[in-house]
Amino acid sequence: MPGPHKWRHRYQGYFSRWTAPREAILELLRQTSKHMSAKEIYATLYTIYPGIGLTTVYRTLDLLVRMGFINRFAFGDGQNRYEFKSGEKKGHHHHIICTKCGKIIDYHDFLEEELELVKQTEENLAKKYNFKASGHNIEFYGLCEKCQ
Amino acid sequence: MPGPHKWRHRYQGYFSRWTAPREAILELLRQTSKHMSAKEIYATLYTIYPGIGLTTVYRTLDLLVRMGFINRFAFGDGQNRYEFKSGEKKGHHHHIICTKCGKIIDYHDFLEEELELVKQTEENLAKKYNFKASGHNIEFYGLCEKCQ
DNA sequence: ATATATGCAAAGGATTTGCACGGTT
DNA sequence: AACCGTGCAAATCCTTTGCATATAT
Repeated sequence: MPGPHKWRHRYQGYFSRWTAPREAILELLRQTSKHMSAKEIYATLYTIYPGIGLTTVYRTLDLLVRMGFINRFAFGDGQNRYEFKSGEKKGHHHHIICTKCGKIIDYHDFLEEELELVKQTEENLAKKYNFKASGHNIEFYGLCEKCQ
Repeated sequence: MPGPHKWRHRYQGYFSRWTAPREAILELLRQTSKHMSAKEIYATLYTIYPGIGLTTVYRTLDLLVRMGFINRFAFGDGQNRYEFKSGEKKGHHHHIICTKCGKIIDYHDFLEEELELVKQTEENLAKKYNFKASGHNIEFYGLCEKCQ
């Protein structure tokens, strides 16, 4: 799957140059299954691309969030974590977070009912609160297999 | 509703003295409808109780979370926010967050279906991932009435 | 040539920690 | 007397900002 440079026109206003660091960060997030923090992304890229700056990572992450390529999450460990946002329906998932070891599991199962309800709730919220939902976050906290 | 001092024995191990700052912080959270940050709690209490320290607020909030009296949320504005956890079923709610102005709305409506599904999902997660859920977080992001 | 992106260093903001003091048990 | 809770100051961690340099268009 190509990056934004392939559809430049669609992303006008977000940036004017699709640079190496931007490509590297997006690619890393596209390929990893982890929920990486800015620091972790920086550390990973640094090994193959010394010279990259942490500031650029932060700025690029902001950019990618604004462009809708990635999601930002605050799982409560004091830093933001990022995740590639798949365009495919199958890619959508919710999270389970272990409150002991911090492990995050994506679950893709049982989502049909959940998404049906999400849709319904969004309509309800629109009616009652005149709130226009653009996204949702559903997560479960508890103890993972190992930590019980 | 009384504070922990009324059932001391139930809270052994959490603390040994139920002090004025602790009482004040819990009471404030019990009474407010806002989702206050540590700084906001500190600022509010400071007016009626000068001499209170921000450190104590942080430490007390940790304590109250551990005791299960309050919930901690990271809504993504860079600080944790806290909420009194009502024991009553009616008190349970989910959140809507405006991505523009940051306003947080509690909604108590439409929860029956949501909680039914939550229960079901928790069972599914237990079966499939051997994950023991102790809590959940459901929130919608979007634009509130004013910000559209 | 001009505007944009980058990296470094410094600043900012939230939270945690070290420590001495003061009040309870 | 021993312990626990508190407040202050300092330290820490994550993130943002200012600015000079480098790069793409």
